Amino acid sequence: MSISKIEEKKQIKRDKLLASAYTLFLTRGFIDTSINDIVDYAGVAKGTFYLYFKDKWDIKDQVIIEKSRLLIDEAIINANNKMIDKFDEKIISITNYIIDDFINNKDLLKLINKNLSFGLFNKVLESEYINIKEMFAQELKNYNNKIKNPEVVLYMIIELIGSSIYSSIIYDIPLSINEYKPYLFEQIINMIK
Amino acid sequence: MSISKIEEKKQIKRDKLLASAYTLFLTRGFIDTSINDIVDYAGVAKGTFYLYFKDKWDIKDQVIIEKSRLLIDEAIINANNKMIDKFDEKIISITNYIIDDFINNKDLLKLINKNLSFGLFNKVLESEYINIKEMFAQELKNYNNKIKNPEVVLYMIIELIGSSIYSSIIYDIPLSINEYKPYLFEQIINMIK
Amino acid sequence: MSISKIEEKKQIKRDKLLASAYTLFLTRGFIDTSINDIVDYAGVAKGTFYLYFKDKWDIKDQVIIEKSRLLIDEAIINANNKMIDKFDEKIISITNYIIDDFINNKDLLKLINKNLSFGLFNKVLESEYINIKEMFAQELKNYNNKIKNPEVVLYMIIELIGSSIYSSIIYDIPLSINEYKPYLFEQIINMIK
Amino acid sequence: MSISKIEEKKQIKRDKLLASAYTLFLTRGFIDTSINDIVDYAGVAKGTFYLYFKDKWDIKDQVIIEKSRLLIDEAIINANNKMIDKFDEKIISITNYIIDDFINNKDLLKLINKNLSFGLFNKVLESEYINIKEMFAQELKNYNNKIKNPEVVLYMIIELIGSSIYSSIIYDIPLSINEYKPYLFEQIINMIK
DNA sequence: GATGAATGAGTCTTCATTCAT
DNA sequence: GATGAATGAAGACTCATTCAT
Repeated sequence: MSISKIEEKKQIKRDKLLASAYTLFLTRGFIDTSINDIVDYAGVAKGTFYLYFKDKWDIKDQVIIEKSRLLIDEAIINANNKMIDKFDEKIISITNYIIDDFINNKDLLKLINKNLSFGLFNKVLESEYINIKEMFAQELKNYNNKIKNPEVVLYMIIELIGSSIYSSIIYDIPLSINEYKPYLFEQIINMIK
Repeated sequence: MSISKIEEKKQIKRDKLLASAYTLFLTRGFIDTSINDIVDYAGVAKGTFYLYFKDKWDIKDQVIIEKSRLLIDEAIINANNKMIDKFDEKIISITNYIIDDFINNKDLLKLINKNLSFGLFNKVLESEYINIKEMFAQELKNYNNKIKNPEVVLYMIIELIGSSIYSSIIYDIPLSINEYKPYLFEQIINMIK
Repeated sequence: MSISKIEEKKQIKRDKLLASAYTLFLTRGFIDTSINDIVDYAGVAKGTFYLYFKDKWDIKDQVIIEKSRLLIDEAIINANNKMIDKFDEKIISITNYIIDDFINNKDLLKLINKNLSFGLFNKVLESEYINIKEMFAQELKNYNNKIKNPEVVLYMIIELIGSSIYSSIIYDIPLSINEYKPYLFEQIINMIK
Repeated sequence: MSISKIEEKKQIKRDKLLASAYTLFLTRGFIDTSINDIVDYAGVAKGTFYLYFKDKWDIKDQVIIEKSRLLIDEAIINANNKMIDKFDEKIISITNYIIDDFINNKDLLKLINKNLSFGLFNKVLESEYINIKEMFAQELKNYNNKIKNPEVVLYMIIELIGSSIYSSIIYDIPLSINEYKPYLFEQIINMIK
């Protein structure tokens, strides 16, 4: 077997484990998923897990990074495809895309919400293909050059979205997500003005 | 011993366990604190724990509710004592008080940040002595009667504070807490205008 | 309060505990009933239990003795009331009465079957009002004076009934109880011939 | 190590646990034997127990099935070796063999007596090498073709033996086992006539 | 006699991790 | 690289019993 074939086989095992962990974390939750469950579901031996991941927390981080990046990339690509030029509209479009995705996948929202630490989130933003922070800073400058610190603005936007949509989507608190959206969007626009 | 004496003794036992759990959760973290640790530290028998609490999660919730209420009440009382009349200044004062408390007690911040669910937080706001939500709504109305939905505004303020000060205090991200404060306060003022 | 009144009150407490234990043993089973359950159900304090019974096994024995005696006494009285004169018919009548009772109260059958040790059973036969062993020996002698050892015959009859009706009533093994009865009765008649 | 070697090793571990449980159940009784005791005595780790058995009840059932089968098989083989041709004599021989074994191993008798439920007993009769029920039915037919329901007869014989020898061997009630044997054998002969 | 808070030994069970094959 | 049997520390929880009131 050629070296690349072996590498490929390894990648397949790793992906199997990631996919297995993803499914189980969503359906049973992180705490109630054991490494045993993950390897059983993936159809590999228990020892194999430790060839690819350090422990349960390690694979959880990998799962979240992968899924979050995917989601954000999709949201950006979608905005680009729609040829939205104005920065404020673009931000709202991206936010809206992400919210709608979470509405349809509440388990993912729960998983991310409970486990997305800061260090992790920065890794997410350092996506392979798009440097989100830089892009945001650049576009915000073009849109409103009075803003001194675009990083802080991005940070506050992300925090406000990240923390407030959770209970809106899951508990309809303070309002249902569709009622809440206008308030949220208004506030975001406010932040970049 | 009279009944009230017995009740008093029971209360003392309960408080001992709460204080013990509080200390250990802050120093070792929730996961690494066992019920064994809690009862040892409190100097009571293991069975006694189950007389007062259902399990580790139960006592954690009680600890967080108690400490959070205490902190918010203190912040409000402090603002009242300083005879701050203007609503916007009062809000900033309260926020500032809470932030300063967390700066000095980062372990509490970590504990609360990781564990303050929404259901729990609502219990905190239903403090025995002060109905925070109503008070806020009333004062906001007097301050700015154009705002339609004071509850949503309170919610957004709490979410923005709650989620963003954590990484600022703990990681200096996006800025150190003292550098971040002006941005945060400006945004809060913005929200009630 | 007069002494007899006090005695009466004590008896009431004891009876409450017995009745409570009886109900719980039948519904939840012996192992899954704790002393806590018994005193809660009886509405008395935990310490009170130990004023009347040594432990869970003690009260279980008392429950079984009481209920078994009651059942046997009823069966005998019923046979007497029906003026059955022939000894073999009387034995069958009594057996039949007991079986029918168990058919209607399978939980009691289960409890007794699992817990009726020999020592216990002898206490049951020494009922306050009727000395069953003596009575049986006397009547068997009149019926068939060739039998040397009536005690052994009684013993074998009781063992055969006691062990075989259980699985017939509960599992229909080897036959349903109504199909099994003729075989059983035939065998009993055989034993006293 | 080849697969069969591994399987063999697993079998040895299982057997160790079974033997350990057997010894401890006999000497201390089932209730007073903890899983801790079993694994300590077997010299394996606690987790290993759960690799082979669900819980204490599971291993108890396995122990009883194994030992009962062994005993019955031995009794039958012994009868066959002695070239006993007449069916009635064969039954008595088998019964006698089993009784004598129990006389020498009263702890086993106690264990089996307390725990041999019906479901379990049927598993015992479905021994790997000898189908006891069929064999009995066949031989009984040859011996006495007037009997309609050989299964019921076998059932009654087993029940009578199983329940009555216990108190005879353990308590000499109603007679010592040697005095009781003639009565019992007579009755068994009666049942197949 | 009655109470019920307090006890703490004892038990089961899980599960991450290792390592010989 | 892959396997999965074995490990054993760690933890949650129960419950019979006591005893001060």
